[in-house]
Amino acid sequence: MSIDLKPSQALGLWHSATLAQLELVGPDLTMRQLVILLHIYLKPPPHTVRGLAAKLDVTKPVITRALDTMGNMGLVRRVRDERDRRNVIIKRTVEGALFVEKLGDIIIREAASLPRDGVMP
Amino acid sequence: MSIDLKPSQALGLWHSATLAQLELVGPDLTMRQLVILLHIYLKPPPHTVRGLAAKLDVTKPVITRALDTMGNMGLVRRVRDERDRRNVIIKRTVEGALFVEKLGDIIIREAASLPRDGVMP
DNA sequence: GCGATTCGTTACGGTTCCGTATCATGTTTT
DNA sequence: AAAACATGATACGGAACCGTAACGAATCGC
Repeated sequence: MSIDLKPSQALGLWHSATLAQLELVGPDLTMRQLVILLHIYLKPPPHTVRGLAAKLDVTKPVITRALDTMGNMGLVRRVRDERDRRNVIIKRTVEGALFVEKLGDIIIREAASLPRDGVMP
Repeated sequence: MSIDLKPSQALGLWHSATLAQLELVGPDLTMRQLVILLHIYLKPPPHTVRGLAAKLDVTKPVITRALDTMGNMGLVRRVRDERDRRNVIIKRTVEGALFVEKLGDIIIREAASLPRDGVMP
């Protein structure tokens, strides 16, 4: 069964969860970079620069930069594809998995503490 | 009743809805700016620079810059408080309300099309 | 009235992002 | 082997963000 949200619930969740995530993420991860990170951790591998760029509809330098940034944070790891050495395979890391898990926890927590959608009496 | 999300649902929703929102928002609205916008439209007025900065735990220049950016986009409007002319009251706009409504629609749509949380059989 | 406070903005130096174009490297094609 | 193609990284100029610090304007307190 899919999830049925009311407008005030949807926006309320977005507001509170994004606010809470900012404490963890800091101001220096872009929305795009967050999407890239989630894609890497939610979608089945292998992930390449070109594949991510196509899937997320951004240019390749956007991916390269994101991998630089998130690589420095230890959230992802680059590995050359030995079968076609032009490719770079993006690997998950333990640290990254933990990070994504925390993001999920925040969303779940904020969703749970969401006030009932009120058509006010 | 509050909303109970499974980890894969929470993260899947975040991924797909953020990705879909990026088409509307563009890459040039920060996560912080989005939170500011939502706060203005979800929380009861009046909103001031100082109040937003305190509530969202950011410095005042962050608010000023966000208001510049979103003001240029027509999403919010600044009005001097005539009762204490040091204050700036941030007002909503029709365009901004429409914009926020679209964000909500995206979240609702993505939540509805979320695959059932599967403990795979 | 006059100093102290408060409010929002601006200025600064630094960092990162953006998109476009180019590049080096590797693979495929002929 | 040489030309064509594919992949990811880099270079570039421009724009926006960051936090800290200073600033002008308005109000409050004495």
